[in-house]
Amino acid sequence: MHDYFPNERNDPNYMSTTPYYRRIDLPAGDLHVFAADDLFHAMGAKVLEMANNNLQIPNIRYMSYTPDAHVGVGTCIGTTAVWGAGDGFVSPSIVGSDIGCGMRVHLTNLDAADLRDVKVRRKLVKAIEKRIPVENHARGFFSDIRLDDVLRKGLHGLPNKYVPDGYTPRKATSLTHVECSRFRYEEDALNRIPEPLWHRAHRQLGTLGGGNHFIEIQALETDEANRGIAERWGLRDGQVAVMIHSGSRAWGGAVNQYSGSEVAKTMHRLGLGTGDPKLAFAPLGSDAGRTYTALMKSALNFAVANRHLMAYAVRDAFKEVFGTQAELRTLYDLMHNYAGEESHGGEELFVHRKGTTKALPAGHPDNPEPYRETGHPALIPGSMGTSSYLMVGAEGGGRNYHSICHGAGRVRSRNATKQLVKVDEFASSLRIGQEDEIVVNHKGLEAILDESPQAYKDVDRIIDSVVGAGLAGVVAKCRPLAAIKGV
DNA sequence: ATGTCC
Repeated sequence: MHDYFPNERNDPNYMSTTPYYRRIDLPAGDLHVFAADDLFHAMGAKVLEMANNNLQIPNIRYMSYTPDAHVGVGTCIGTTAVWGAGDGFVSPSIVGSDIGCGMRVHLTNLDAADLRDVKVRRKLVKAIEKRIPVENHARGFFSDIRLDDVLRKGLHGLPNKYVPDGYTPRKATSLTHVECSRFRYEEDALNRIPEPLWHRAHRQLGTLGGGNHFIEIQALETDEANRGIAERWGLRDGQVAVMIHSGSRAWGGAVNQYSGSEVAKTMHRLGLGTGDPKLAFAPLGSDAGRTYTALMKSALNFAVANRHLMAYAVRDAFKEVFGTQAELRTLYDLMHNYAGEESHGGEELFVHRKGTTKALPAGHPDNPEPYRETGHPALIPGSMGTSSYLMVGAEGGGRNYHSICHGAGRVRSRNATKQLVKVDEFASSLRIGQEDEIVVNHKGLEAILDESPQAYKDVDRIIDSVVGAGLAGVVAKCRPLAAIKGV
């Protein structure tokens, strides 16, 4: 693979059309990159090599990177890849290993001033920790819920007691804001997953998981560019919000394991392959493709229900600390690792998002009804100690199938970060020991050193690129006050 | 990401 970072003037294949967008003619097809120049050049040649392999999958219509793109297994995190629904392919590699990984945001009726005392933040973190296990082999507190119901019906499979605002599919309340509270699929595929994995997944309901997953208590800062939308969404400056970042836990892993071998067999039988043996894909209409797609959707149901259950536990923790008048209203739940059928420009397509977030603009018919006029919230996490963002799609996002970034994007590996970053540096970036410290549920930070902000790009610059490219706008910045992390 | 090698 030759160098794809040539001098722009010397290479006729290198096209730059705007400061935040370029189309790159790779040997296997076109790659669209939405990023400021320096962020693009920082991505590295491996990122483009991976795109070239992904573009070798037959019938691909479109592939792009967001500014937070970085190397992943088979496919970069930060990829949007589109096929036609009729002659399309599905790729477990372009969905990613943590199927249904995504974000959920709840709005409270509290103000940042209510959490100014560091002791209050500590009390809240402890109260959350008590209800949401984060340790290795963690077991959740929701054994009364049937896993089968969750996998088949998503949020609609939860008992009423876990839906505090009285949501039922017939009764429109705040939960109708939630993106795809139920994914439908060919349920026979569930039989592929062996019994022990069902038990494991059942035990994990209501647990956070490790890596970049987190629960954060944040203070909102609305952006003047979209203050009208902020008001319509019920946001106000200084308002305390809860952000949850988690995925489908071991269930998603089981889906990858048990449908992955069938996908590999299908590729072999059909003589399919690319430059990367780890890049897995199958025709949408093949048995393997259908099985994977069905099981993937079961994992999406698991992920959205799991985030919902954690929010239920957090709501309970808030009531313990702040009294029964404390509220946690659902703003939105939106994943950034998935694939599914979507209609764009009147065409039925199959869209993959791996570490990219859908952000529909105002008026788009696919917005849930309560967000039809404003566009739905696009939930973007920052790294530890840095702000997260509530975004809204812009009209111009249509040229990227309404996909934006999914966060800061890793800039160095977990191992490299542990070598490079010192615990003291991490602690000072969280202002540990100061009155305004970001309270974390770990006594020592060694266990989560690989999550220090030094491991990530600057999320503010990622957001600048997304806004600069005309894909989305900022509605509010979410400043962290406290964080719960797994290991 | 993941019961990260039952």
